Amino acid sequence: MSIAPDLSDWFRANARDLPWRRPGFTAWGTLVSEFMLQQTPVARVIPRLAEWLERWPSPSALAAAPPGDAVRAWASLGYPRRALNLHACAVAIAELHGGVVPEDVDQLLALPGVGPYTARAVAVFAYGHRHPVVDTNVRRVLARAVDGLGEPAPPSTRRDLAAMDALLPVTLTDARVFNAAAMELGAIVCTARAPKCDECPIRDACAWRAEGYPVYLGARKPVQKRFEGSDRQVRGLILAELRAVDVPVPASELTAVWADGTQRSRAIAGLLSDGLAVRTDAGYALPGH
DNA sequence: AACGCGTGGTG
DNA sequence: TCACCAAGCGT
Repeated sequence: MSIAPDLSDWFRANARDLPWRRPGFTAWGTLVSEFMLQQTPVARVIPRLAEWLERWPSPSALAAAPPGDAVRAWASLGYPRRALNLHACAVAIAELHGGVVPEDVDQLLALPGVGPYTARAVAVFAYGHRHPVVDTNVRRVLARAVDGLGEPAPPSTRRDLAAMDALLPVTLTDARVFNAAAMELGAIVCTARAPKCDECPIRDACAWRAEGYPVYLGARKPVQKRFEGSDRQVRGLILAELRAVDVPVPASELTAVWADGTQRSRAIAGLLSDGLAVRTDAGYALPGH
């Protein structure tokens, strides 16, 4: 009953051909892709990633651009703070690391918008270091295969990293493949809804299967708050307005995108506070240099 | 630790 | 249709 060898063999035979798995893909490309993949599906990332790397092929190239250009190029990937953080990363890498993406996990963690997942993903996939990489897919795979639970407990970085570390093969190459394999299994076989257990390469070792696929019984919180009418929706609408034009947008024009003044003001204040927008004499705009 | 933060595809 | 979901992070 093994997990790592079978899963890794399956991955070597079945891995999707994704841009960040191409030979010669740069560490900068890996960092950009990981930022874009934070809560955004692969299919939506791929075209934006290609555009981004053609325009800004290095951290220094992005660092030289105004942050507003990054926010605009982020387009509809969602959570535009990531664009701002990625730009800030580029500046930090240019100024503190000689324009080279650092490979040390602690140095990566010190970069804005880089957390436990992204730091290890870059260290492992771009540089071949040996660390456990745990994302939402891996948490689900381990919950099922190891713990026999239909869905994972609430995330705990410390516990989750320890659980993956316990399964990690010894050699650099095997560890990297296993990390990628666990993510891939969660993404295309051991999915959140309707997992394809019949096609699973580790079904014979799966604790969840062995126990008859028990369903989770506890109460569940809503995955997300309602989007319609939310501050998130209003922020998104206002930012779309700022992205669409090259000149400051007068406050009077923003009344057209959301009528409720209280909520509109709150959204604008939030955008200003996050640095996603700035106030000028002529109105609101994306941040410049 | 729980919550806020976008956007669009899908069963 | 409409909840649910998608390679998280910062606070």
